Amino acid sequence: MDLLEGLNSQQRQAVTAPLGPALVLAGPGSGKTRVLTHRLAYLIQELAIRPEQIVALTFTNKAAREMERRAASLLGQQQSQGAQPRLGTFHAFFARMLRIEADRLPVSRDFVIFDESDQLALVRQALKDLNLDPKQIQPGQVLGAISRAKNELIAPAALTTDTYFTEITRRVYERYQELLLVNNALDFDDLLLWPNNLFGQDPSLVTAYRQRYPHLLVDEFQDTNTAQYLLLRSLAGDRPDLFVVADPDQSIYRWRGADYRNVHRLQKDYPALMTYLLEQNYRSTQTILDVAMAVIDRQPDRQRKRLFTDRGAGSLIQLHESYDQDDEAQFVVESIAMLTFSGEADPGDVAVMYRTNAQSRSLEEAFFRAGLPYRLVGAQRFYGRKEVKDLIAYLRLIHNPADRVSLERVINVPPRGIGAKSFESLTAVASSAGASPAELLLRLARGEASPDIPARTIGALAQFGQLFSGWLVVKEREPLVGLVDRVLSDIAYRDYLLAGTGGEDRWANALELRAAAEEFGTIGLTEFLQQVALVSDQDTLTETLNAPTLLTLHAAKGLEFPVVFIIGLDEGELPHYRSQEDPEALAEERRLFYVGLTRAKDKVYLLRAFRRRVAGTSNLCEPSRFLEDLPADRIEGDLLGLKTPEQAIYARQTKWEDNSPRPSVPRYQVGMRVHHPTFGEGIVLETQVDRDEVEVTINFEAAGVKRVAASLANLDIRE
DNA sequence: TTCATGCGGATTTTT
DNA sequence: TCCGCATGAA
Repeated sequence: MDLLEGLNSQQRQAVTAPLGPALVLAGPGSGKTRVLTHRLAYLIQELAIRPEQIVALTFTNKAAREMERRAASLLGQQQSQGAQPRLGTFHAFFARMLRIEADRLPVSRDFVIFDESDQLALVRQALKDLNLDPKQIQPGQVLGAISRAKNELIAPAALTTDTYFTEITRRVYERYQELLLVNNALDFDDLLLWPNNLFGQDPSLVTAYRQRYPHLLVDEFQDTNTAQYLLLRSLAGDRPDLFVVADPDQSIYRWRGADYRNVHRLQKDYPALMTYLLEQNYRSTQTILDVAMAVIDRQPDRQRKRLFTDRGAGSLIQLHESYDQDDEAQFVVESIAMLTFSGEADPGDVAVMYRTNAQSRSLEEAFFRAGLPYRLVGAQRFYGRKEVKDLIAYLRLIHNPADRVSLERVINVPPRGIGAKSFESLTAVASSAGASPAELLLRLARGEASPDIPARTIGALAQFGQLFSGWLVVKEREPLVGLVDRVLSDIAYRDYLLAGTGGEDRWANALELRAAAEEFGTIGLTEFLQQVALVSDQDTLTETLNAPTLLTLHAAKGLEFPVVFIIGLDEGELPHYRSQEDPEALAEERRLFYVGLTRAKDKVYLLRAFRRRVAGTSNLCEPSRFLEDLPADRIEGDLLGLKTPEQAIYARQTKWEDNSPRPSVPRYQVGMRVHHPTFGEGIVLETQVDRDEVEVTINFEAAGVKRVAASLANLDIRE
């Protein structure tokens, strides 16, 4: 069976497990996703199960894409014509289900999916409706609480209300749900909540889905939340064929309601569950694994794993302390330059990871200064940009005229004399007439009178209504791009954007969205908007560019790189200060660090800075507590002594601030053994950083003491 | 209604 | 630091 070729015996066992509930527990780099997709292929090719009876789900788009890629290459061409297994995220799968079962929902089939900013707008609206002051109650906080409740399938009425805040939350939650329906919208959490509700209401629906998809696979199972777990259990029933892959140590989405204890829950719910372990690591050197284990073993209440590899010890972990974040970024860029000059790594082999997106900034600047390219994952999301969101809001409004949030967003962009007050009277008159604001707009466009609206306002509204009714016609007749073009020209968007700051870029973004619409061809607006809502651009890694990748630790999960830099190993950064009071949150920060470490194949650089700008002001910061857990014999580098009473701070201050010039960046450390193409082997005596050149003084065995420019010399480091 | 200016405030991670 | 937001003037 060539399907099993190249798999070790543990992996084979898992792939060929008998039908029934199965759990694969594995560490990083052990081939989890590989095993999952092989299992998928095994079901189809060996057990002759019909592909369309199989569902494979994950939490993130990135994981879904990876699964798709692997499955496609395993199943090959012969499958591409016929029925396909359903692969994708929970959200995408159940959004589809909700469209199909829309007649059971309080929204129509055309419902739109509200993202976080839409959600916040609704919470603000709800607060207003309830006469609550959004300055005293943070909308974001309330939204978080609502979201948590929804992920636990708790209805507003069932919410415990023991404090003022929870009482407020309950009332806002109630109103918020109503507002969603008014807008004919669902939020992310609804995409899981409603399927659960539907299953609960109608057992025959559950049966139907069970029969339709008798074979379930789940990747990254430790990231499922309660809503997802319960959906899974509904689909699986009592005697499921359920194949689940998990690593509790890599659970990093607790804040989204993910609960790695679902692994225990699964064991309890399915006593027949077969458990398989994957213990061998194929990715990292033993040094990296040892360090990663040392970090994660500090976690209480977990089953220890012994990660091993046959890749050998490899090089030590590089630890470096910089003066500040700019220095840190500079060190990263210079180290990468050195790695590539020496031929040790390709630029594309390198990843730089950080806790928060904001940290990418100093890195980007450093790369820019050095004139080096980089790939940035996520950060300012394309679909999060204002001009793109505005354009999407137009499309959403045309698609779903009930969407008030979108209407409010676009009705005066570009400015057309319809301000907050006009909008208010529009909605007020509409609701007293029992119509939606959009309907009223259309009536005004047809010239209907409306005595409660000032004449001047009516003119502006009617004009917009005429545009709007035109779009509704275009929507029916033309492909998506046609509609986009029509909107763009009707609202003179180009002129509007170009008149503002950064207009060129923003117009370019608008055109990019247009291009995305064009790619969708004749497929409808519904799918396009759903795609836009559910697929972030976190996973749009341009594979073609051979340049270092900059990404958050979260975005790094599931990826691997020969060389990994983790920056910002400081208290407040990693662990993030928002996690400091809560032991569970702190535990997750530790896992995040663990995930970062285990992305590396060969080499890890850990960086911290003595001083860091937080919200404008520059603060001294403490080294991350995680650094204390690193085994000393696996580390090399120059941290200036950890434990920090004033003395240590003083020591650092004098080291960094009294000794100008700034600390040099020792890429070639004294005593290091290097190889030069013409001079042969030698020992580094000294390294010096000039403005844009690194000079290394080397005592060569054959040629004596020489001074060479690191960038030109093509030095090789010898162990 | 819009534009400008100032203020304060607040900072995670993703579907 | 920067951003969004509110407030005030044309």
